[in-house]
Amino acid sequence: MSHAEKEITRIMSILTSAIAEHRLPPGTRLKEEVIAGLLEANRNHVRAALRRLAIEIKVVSLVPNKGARVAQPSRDEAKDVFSARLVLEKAVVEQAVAQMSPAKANALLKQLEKEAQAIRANDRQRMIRESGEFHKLIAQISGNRVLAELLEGLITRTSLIIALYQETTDVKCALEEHQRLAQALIDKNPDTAIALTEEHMHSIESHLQLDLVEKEIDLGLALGVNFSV
Amino acid sequence: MSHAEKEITRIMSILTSAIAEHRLPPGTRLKEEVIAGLLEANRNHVRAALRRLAIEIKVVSLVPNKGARVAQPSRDEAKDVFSARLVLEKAVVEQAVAQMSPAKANALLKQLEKEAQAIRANDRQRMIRESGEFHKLIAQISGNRVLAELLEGLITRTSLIIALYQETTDVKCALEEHQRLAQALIDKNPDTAIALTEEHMHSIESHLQLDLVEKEIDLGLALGVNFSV
DNA sequence: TGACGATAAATTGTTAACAATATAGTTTGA
DNA sequence: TCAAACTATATTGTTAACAATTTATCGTCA
Repeated sequence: MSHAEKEITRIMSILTSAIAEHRLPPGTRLKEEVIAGLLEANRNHVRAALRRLAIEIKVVSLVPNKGARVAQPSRDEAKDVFSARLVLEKAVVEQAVAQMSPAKANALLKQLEKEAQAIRANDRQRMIRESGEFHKLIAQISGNRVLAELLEGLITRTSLIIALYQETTDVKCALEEHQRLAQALIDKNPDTAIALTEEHMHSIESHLQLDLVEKEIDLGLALGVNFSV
Repeated sequence: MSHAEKEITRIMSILTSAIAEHRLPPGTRLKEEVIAGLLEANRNHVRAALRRLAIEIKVVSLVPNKGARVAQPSRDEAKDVFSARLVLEKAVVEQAVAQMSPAKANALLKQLEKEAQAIRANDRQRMIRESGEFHKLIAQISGNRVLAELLEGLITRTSLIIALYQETTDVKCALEEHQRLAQALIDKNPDTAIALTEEHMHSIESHLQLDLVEKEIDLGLALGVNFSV
C-alpha cells in the first residue's frame, strides 16, 4: 500500500466515523481545503477520499463544481438500504452460527461489554460506534470477507440514515437486543438468531420516519401567500 | 456528471466488459499508456478507472509501482464471492416475484430470446454477456437499487472467476435453467424461483475447480533436485 | 560464457500551477 | 432603495511536467 493510498484511507476513515457517529450532520458542506488543513493532508488526497466516499459508500454527495456535502439519502433510498442490510445481516448471522467457537463467543461478549460501558458513560458517539462494531464483529465471525465488506458499507450508510430520519435524538438503546442475539449465536441457534436479527432491524427501522411522502412543498401555502388570479 | 467522470465510467465499462467476457484473461498486464492510446483517453482517466475497478469490483489488481493486471482471485475469495452472490440472488429473486408485472415478464422473455440467439450464433462472448444481463435484469426487476448494485458487481466478479477456474472452455449453457427460473418468476412462485436460483448457482460453481488446495509448491521437488544435506 | 553492474528506457506515481466555475462583494444608475 | 452589472475572491477541476521506480539493454570482466 502506497503512501497516497494510506493517506486516502486515513482521511476516509476519519470522515466516515464523523458521519456515522453523527458529528457531521447530513448536508454539511465539506470543503476540500478546510479538511486538508484540519487533517494536515494534501488537497488531492482529500479530494480522492471524498470521491471514494461518494461512490463506494454513498455517505457523501458530490455536485460538480460545487463540491461535497454529507449525503442526504432519500426515504426511498433509505428503505432500500434497510432492506438490503436485512438480507446481508441474516446471511451473515446464519454463517456466523456455523463458525462459532469459544474464542469468537468471547469476542462477542467483550464487544457487548464495550457497548454497556458506552451506555453507562452516557457517551452517545461511543454508543453509536460500539453498536456498529457489534454488527461488524458478527460479519467478521461469519468468515465471508465479501459479505462482510458489503455489509460494512451498509452499516455506515444506515447510521447516516438514522441521523437523517430518526425523530427522537436519543440513541435507541439496542443493548438488550444485541445481548439476546449474541446469546443465540453462542448457543448456535440459527433460527433464533435470524429471527432476532429480523426483529432488531425492524425495530431500528420502525423508529424512523421513512413513510412520510416526499412532499412537494407548496411555497405559496408555506409562506401564507396566495398568487391565484 | 462531469466530463472526467463520464470518461472514467466509459473506460471502466469497456474494461469491465472485456474482463467479464473473457477477452482479457486473468493476469493480463494493463498498461496505462497502452489503454489510453487504444481508447483515445487521457492517462489520468485510465488510471482513475483502473483504481476504481480494483477497489470497487476487484476485477483488477494493483501492485504499487508495478501497475495493474486483470485480477486472479484466490480459490478462497472465489468461494466467498459465490456464497455472497447466492445470498443476493435469492433475495433479489424473492423481491422480484413481488414486483412481477406483464411488462416485466415480457422483459424477461425478451432477454431469454437474446440469450437463445447468442447460443444459435455460437457467439461465446455474447452468450456470457446475455447470461449476465439476465441476472442483472432480475435484480433490476426487484426494485431494490442497493441490492441490484451490489449484485451487479458480484456478477462481473463471478465471470472473472469462471475464466480463471473453469476447466472446460466451452460456456456452460444455462439457457434452460434461466428459462425455468424466468417461468417461476412470471408465475409468481417464490419458493420454486428461489430453489431454482440455488440449483443454478450451485450448478455453475460445481463446474469450477475451487476445491483444490492452494498448493505450496516444493520447488526442489518440482525441478527434480534435492538440496537436502 | 554468464554473472554482475552500469546505463538507458519504460512505466508508474506525485504535485503544483493553472483553468474554470461558483460565490460574495461592490459599484453604479435609475 | 433596489437591481443589475461588474469585480474580486473562493473553491473546485484539470493537466502536464516532473520525480521515483521498475524493467530492459548493454558492456565488462572473471
